[in-house]
Amino acid sequence: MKKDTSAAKGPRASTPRAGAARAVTVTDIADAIGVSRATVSLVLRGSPLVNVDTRARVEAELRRQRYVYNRGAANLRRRTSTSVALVINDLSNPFFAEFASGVDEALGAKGFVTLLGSTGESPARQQAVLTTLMEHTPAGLILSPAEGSDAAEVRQAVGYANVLLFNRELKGGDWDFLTLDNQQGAYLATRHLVEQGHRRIAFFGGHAASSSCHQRRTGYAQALEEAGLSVKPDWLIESAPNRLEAAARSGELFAGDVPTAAVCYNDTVALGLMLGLASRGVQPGRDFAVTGFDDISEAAVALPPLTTLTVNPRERGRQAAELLLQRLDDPTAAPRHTVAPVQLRIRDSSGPAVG
Amino acid sequence: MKKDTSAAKGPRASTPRAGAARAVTVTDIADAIGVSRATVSLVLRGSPLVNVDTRARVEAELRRQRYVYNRGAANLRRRTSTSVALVINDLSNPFFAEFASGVDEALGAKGFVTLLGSTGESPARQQAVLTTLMEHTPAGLILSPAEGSDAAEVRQAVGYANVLLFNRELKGGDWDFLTLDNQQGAYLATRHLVEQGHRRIAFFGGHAASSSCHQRRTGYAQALEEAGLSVKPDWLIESAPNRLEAAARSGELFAGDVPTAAVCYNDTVALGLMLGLASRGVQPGRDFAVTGFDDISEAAVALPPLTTLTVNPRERGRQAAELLLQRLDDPTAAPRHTVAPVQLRIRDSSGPAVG
DNA sequence: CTGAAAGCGCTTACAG
DNA sequence: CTGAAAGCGCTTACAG
Repeated sequence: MKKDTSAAKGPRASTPRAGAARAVTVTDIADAIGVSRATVSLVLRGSPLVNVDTRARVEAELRRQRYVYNRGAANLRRRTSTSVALVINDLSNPFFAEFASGVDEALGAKGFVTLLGSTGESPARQQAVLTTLMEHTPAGLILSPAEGSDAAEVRQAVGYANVLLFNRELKGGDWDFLTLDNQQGAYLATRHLVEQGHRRIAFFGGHAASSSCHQRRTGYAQALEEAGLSVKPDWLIESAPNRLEAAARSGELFAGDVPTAAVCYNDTVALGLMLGLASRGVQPGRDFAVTGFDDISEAAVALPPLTTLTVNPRERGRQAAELLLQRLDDPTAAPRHTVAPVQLRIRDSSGPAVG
Repeated sequence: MKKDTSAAKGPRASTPRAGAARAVTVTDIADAIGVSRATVSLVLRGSPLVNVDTRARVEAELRRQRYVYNRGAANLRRRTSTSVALVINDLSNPFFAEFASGVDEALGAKGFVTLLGSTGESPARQQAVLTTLMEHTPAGLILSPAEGSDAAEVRQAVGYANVLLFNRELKGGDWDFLTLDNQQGAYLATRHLVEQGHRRIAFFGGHAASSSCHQRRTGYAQALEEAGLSVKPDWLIESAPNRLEAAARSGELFAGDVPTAAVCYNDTVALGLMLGLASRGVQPGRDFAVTGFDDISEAAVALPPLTTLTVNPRERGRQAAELLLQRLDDPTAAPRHTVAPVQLRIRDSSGPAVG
């Protein structure tokens, strides 16, 4: 795809409201009370240099004329930025919505504004969104990459901007990265099932090629090994992370050596599996134990309620914002990987082994 | 609260990445190939005035130097804006997250960037967020107001900006407004229950003082009247829109003249009611019919699945963006109220009347 | 303590 | 078709 350098085609711009008065500027304030624009600017920026009396007069005039600061102009002159771009692969997923909300909260507390972009898991849209957002000169970028993102393409769009990746790593990018502790999470879930007396435990769902699935399987294998159990290839079952396919593939658990429990890739898969189990007369939580990952809101109200791993996406959002701000303070530091803790939340779906 | 006119205290700004090269500008391009900045600008803006050959040379140089357009500077000079502020009362609510995602999608398609602000239902935070966002000179604002917002305060923060309100009206504001068809939705749900043979139908949940609850009760009353049934005060039961309180108040349905069905204020309330019913041995969908409002994702997987009203929040987001853009094109037009359609989605919770 | 001047990166009449 | 000049709203040395 040829890079589009034309600024004319895409964006529509909007002129100021027709009827509305022209915005009031520092010049208006300065002229009104007979000081220079410099003085007004110093007052705006809270400089101690200006006479307390002059300051009072300026402040009164600012209020009188309902002055609103043009941060864009100030940023241009100062060569600074007070915005951060936040690009999310799927904002309609409650997990990422919570995350975004945490990012915005933490950023706002520091006086930054969030430039939002959502990509709907499309690398092409992501490319377009990144390009547009970069034209607004954000101080940095928090990116939860769309599935199938290419590091080189992203680099092309973001240049040398300060970037923090969330959730999906893009190797070769050399960017900061915040991820959940996938391995530990799956380890905790598996160990819990072992403690419930299960010995025949499958890992169900996810694509083995994805890094998060790989990490979760590693944690699963680790817990089995610690318990003196071995990983059976028959018990590694792949499935796209949606309910329908998970339900459809649940039969594969009963093809050979039948397990008594399954650690699922995530909650959606676990919910689908529970559906599949129920449809063949196997009652989840009683006849077969199931665990998930994410603690989506449906997990608590499923029947039975789903044992899963809580990741606190809002807190992850705040953390992502913090990490990016640290990066802004020290742009030359080596890229950092941060692993966020996860917590096992035990509910009824992981009942004890029977029989 | 005194208005803070100081620009210094709050925001931290960020200087460009230390190690990184200074951003390349039109001047760099112009100098490199010996044309004026004006010519480069004309190329960038796609002007037909420039010689095809000159254009080619400029474009090649833009690519070579990896030029990125500074839209902020251009907007300053042209006195235009390519951003829209989106302020959401509760981004962690999937309904609003979907809405935001629809807004961003539609805005992005028109070349606008979304300035996000989330207020967590706090009018005070909303005030701060609005003030900050306005300093970034958005072309307009889409606001889903926090509960308890005051029109005068909002006006104070947004001045004469182009505003579209979503979901909650702020009377006295004189702004465009997009709302769901609450009345029609409740009407459809109630009529459906009547068609199922119910004659004793309660309206359960919500605060009577809220406009959305009032509108839904009106639709409910309308359907009853059409069916020759009357509204009984005993059957108007208030409850905060959360599951816990709804479950707790479900007993009130059985205090006097016991109904056989309830139109609920929303899905959350309906889910809580179903819990309350089950706990007293009344099976929802069989012994007692229930309907909700919103079609949150849990509605489809509840037991029994919940009959409700689909509002398609993503489509509402797109619509909100469209409406705001229309407003930008004609800032002096009279304020418009737009009512978005809702659709009845029949599931098992609204079973036929028995006995 | 205050003002005049230059400049951030861009655009737009206006000449030529 | 191209360039010189002015200017968007702000800030920052530099004089005084």
